[in-house]
Amino acid sequence: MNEKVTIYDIAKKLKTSAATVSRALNNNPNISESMRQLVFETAKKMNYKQNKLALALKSGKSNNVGVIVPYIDRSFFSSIIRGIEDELYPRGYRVIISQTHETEQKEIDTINMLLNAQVDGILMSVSKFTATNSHFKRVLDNNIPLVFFDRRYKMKGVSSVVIDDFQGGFDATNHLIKLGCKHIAHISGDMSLEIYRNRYEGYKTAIEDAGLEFNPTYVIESKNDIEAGQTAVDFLLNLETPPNAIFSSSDYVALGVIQKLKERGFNVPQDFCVVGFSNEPFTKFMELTMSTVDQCTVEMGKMAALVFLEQVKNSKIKIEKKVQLSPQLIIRGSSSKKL
Amino acid sequence: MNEKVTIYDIAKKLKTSAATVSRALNNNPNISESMRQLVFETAKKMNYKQNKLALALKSGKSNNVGVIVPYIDRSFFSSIIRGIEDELYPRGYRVIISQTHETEQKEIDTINMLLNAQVDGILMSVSKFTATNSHFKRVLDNNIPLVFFDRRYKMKGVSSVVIDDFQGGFDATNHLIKLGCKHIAHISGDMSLEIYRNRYEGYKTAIEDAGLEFNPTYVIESKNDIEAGQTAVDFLLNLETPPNAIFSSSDYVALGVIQKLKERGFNVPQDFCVVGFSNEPFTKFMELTMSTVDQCTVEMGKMAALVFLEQVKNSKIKIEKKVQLSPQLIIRGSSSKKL
DNA sequence: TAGATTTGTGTAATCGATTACATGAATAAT
DNA sequence: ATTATTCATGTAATCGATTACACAAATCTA
Repeated sequence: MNEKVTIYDIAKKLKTSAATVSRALNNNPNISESMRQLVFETAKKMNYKQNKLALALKSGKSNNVGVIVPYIDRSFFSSIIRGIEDELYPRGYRVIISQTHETEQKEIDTINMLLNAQVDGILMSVSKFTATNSHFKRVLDNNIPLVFFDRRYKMKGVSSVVIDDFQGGFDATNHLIKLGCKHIAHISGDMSLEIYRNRYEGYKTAIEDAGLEFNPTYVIESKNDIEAGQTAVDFLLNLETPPNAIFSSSDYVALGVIQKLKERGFNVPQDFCVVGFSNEPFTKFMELTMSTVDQCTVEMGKMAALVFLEQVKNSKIKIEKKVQLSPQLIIRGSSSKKL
Repeated sequence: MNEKVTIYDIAKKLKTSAATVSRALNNNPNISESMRQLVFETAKKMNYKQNKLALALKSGKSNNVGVIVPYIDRSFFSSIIRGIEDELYPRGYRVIISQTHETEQKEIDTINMLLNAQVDGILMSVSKFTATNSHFKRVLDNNIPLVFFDRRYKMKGVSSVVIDDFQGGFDATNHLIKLGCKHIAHISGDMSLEIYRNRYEGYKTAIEDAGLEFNPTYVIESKNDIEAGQTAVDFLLNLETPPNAIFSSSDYVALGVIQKLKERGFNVPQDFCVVGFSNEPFTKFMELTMSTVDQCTVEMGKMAALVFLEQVKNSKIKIEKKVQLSPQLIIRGSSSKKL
């Protein structure tokens, strides 16, 4: 029960050759029906399992794809991975996961390891601190499809799947405008990141499109945590004309915002409306549920997988696909004002 | 830049043999220093990457481990995976992820695929609906280390890492007792699962140890969602002697409990204390933060990885390790009563 | 200086599956 | 009856790296 059974073992038992066994198992047409059946039965009896490594070495296809994210245990990324795995598993691909911990060095190491492991493709979200792109080029030089999701590095030959952050920012802000809020502030994340810039642009455009005045002091760039939200509120409420609504690029910041507003006696959403971004799981479990923008993460993962598959299918053609998914504004308690 | 460089290419360029190149690259002692350096330089110049598939086929070690969970995007599992990956990546292992979607069939398929892929080990949490174990036996027959985490299937030869659910249940209940609660109810999950039975036993033991009366009508078996918590509260409050504290085996249920209690005018934690289980992320973001039992998931993942590594190291000896981690009671708002 | 030992390198087998090519037997065509 | 064709199967190369074994040259020993 212990040693591994190969086609040679089957061949020996049947006094035939490994080639015949291989052909029989692969339903090759020029093999006699009797032999085919015999081989199948014997294979099952001997508990034969095809060695995918040998196959991979021979064919050059490992049927493994690498997925690289900053951290697996962030709900955003784990949902994307779920989408990827759901899509690729039924097609015979296995998904190799690695985390960069947001460092460029680990990203580089990981890509090297995956290339050594002969993966058939790499789907990834770029680390926040990645400044170079030679490791990405190396992937392309090896003719391995590379697909970025969410965070991308702009370069030729790479497909990407992102959400339309501009639209997300626009929709969220527009929703606040429709509620009658005239003074809408925005708390952004690190503006050196594309995603935050785009959300900000969406916010700004919505303000201007509505004929409201765009006020630069209403725009705060901050870290992505609860404290940052609290600090921001303290700052904003001290302005000559304090805002009466906030669109935050982060749910965590928005949570801090709501906490501080309550602390300072505001009634959310009657006096002050808040919309976050990301649809973190906790937002729907809060006592006052939070309005936010859903990034359809599972969809994003599935789409990334599909783009990869398409690239595999047409490996001759260089495809450079840019997919932009529409985010979904989710209106909940923190902005459900009765008009 | 396109074709892959092998040791044969290097050998040809240097007019030597592949064996020499291989030895040089592996720092084999009986190779001249000059040749070693020459090979290293040439390899770097030609951008040589070792083909791990060939190595894996030759050595029988793929350096891949399979990790199987019901769903990746549950925070509980993604944290465990994070722990596993953090531990195994630096040691050169890659982690292949698969989801069972809680079905036995996918679990069986996945195990077969992983065995075909020649993984060096399988770390998994058993699907809720798994009733047979022949697929696990197949893993052991192949001499592949198998480690269960959280949910295990009791069988010989398999190591497991679980948390001490009994202690978790005991600690949570005991904490409520210390707060002076005399009528403590328990909402359990599906009692056919070991983990829920153990939490229940911990609860019961704590009650009895404290000399309180164990009341079977205070024990409710329910689904793991918010509604179930609400329903349970309605039931419990209609009892002749309603409880004044609840230990729930699920944070989601506990959330429903707290919502319903507030709705019915109770002041948590002054009138009624609640403790959940799992330390789901949302529990610390609630307005009234929730007391719960942390399952040290990252630790569990790391421990599972270490058990695997130990098994690899002593592959001759059959180890059957049962690791039980201590859960951590986290006291927050929902049971922070001033005494 | 002859023999023993060390050192560095090459040859070829191996891991397991696939497949181009060859071959012998059976069958069809003329 | 003889040649042509089809069919089923075997032989051997291949994928890329490792390694036991062999062997020549260099060095050491007595």
